[in-house]
Amino acid sequence: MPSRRIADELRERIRRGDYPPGFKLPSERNLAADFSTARNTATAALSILQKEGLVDRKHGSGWYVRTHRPLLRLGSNRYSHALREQTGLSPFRAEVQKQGRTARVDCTSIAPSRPPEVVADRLGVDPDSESVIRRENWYYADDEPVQAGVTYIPLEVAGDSVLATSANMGKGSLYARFKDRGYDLTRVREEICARMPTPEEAERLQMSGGVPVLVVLHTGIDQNNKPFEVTEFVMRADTNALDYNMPIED
Amino acid sequence: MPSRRIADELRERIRRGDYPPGFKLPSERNLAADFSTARNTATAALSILQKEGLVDRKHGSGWYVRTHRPLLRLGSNRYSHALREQTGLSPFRAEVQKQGRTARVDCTSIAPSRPPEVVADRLGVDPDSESVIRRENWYYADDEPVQAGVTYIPLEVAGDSVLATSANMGKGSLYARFKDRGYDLTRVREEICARMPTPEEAERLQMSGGVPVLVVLHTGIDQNNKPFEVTEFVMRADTNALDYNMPIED
DNA sequence: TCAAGCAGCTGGCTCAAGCCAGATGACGTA
DNA sequence: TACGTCATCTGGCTTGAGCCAGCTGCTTGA
Repeated sequence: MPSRRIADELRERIRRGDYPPGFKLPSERNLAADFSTARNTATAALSILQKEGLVDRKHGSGWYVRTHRPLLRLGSNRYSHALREQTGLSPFRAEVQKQGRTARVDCTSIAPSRPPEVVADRLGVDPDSESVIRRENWYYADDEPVQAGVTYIPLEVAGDSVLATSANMGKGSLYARFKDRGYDLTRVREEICARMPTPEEAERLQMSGGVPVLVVLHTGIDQNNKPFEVTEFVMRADTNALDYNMPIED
Repeated sequence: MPSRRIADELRERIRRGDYPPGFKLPSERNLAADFSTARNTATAALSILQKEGLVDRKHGSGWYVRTHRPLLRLGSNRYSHALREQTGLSPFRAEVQKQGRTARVDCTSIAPSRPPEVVADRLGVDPDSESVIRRENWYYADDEPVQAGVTYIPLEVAGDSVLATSANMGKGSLYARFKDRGYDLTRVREEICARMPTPEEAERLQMSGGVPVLVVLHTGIDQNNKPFEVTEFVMRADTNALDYNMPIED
């Protein structure tokens, strides 16, 4: 199987470091000649490596060994009261700045909405009416999109506060506003899965082939053990990792 | 672009439910005829959908809409003392049985070993000598492999107990044995990322195309806030999800 | 000196044809 | 009835050809 042979050979060269991150691989036509196959076969070999997330293609330019970007590590401490009060920064901004990069968050829409099934279930609200405020956010590091987050807030929680009306959350950001309204973040539930991005996600997050997304369904729980907010994060897996540190409970 | 057109059309049929989960799609040759293209193009279209994780191929049989398997949800409570004492089952077994499936765990090797860099760092042991016991486990649900786990235990923690010698951990399983030796699991750190599987992982976990893996680097921390065990889990993302519920700490 | 333009690289995608290999079911034989 | 065989489905993979489109750097002319 020529394509496997080529892929195995190239994978080995990458593993050994002959082809370091960022390295430009021989062109498809040259590879084909080197291995005495058709160009299609060389392309197939490279596509195998792309599916494995080892290489990436640039139209008109060539194939490159994927560079391992520094991962953003979003930890459980991102909800810590201390962190929030010390820095005044949102957890995302804090993490990006720590890595010397420039953070940007775009709030692209705020509107009453019908919640998805799971969200309605987690919040205990009506899935069949516009029972929540939906806030959509896009997160950038150095103008590179790295994650999206859609927050759902029950109408009675948001009221007519900035939570329901404004992109600008003011000092202390989102959770400070919840606290203002009597909801103190006490616990979080985070349900995590991974999958390949939809075409829309891949486009909006500027993702290349062979990169999955991490999906985090986050539920914020207050001092009375009641959920008051759900956010679904969709994160590029090549630029995001999660880091939880938590006590064992009985 | 014919292949995109075919992919878009099929994706839409799947989304609408015309092609329900498990449905057998028209053969490549038939698709090509239906859309008046070459067979190659039909194959390309199906491959696009496979990368998105929507369909799957069976050699000699056909292309099928992927069925969404019930996810195993491995929660933060999997380390709970209560759970362990009530059921006497390992967290994995408990979860699988809850779903009415049959669990199996194979311990494929136990041996002294040099730890990988990250592991040595998390444990604070020497990365350049055989400073840990390495235990490799494979986890099955209904004889389908769903995850692998490699546990690293510092030599002085394992001693010559069953931790270093035996696949069979006895009642209460792994963490009961740690507790016997004075290490009481008090906190865990879990670092999570997602990526495409290596060819070896894909083969051993019997994974089909377009499915990523979740990688969890788990560190067990004792009553003195010292790490005593690290496990790297590699889990099929189509059969595993994580469900954490934790308090916010200051 | 500088910039416009073009040649010749690169991948993107398609075609038509062919042979191999796994799966499956009908059919005929024991 | 039970089982093996085989025709004929299915995907797996390769070939070699061709045309389009993005990128890059050299050349040439103002």
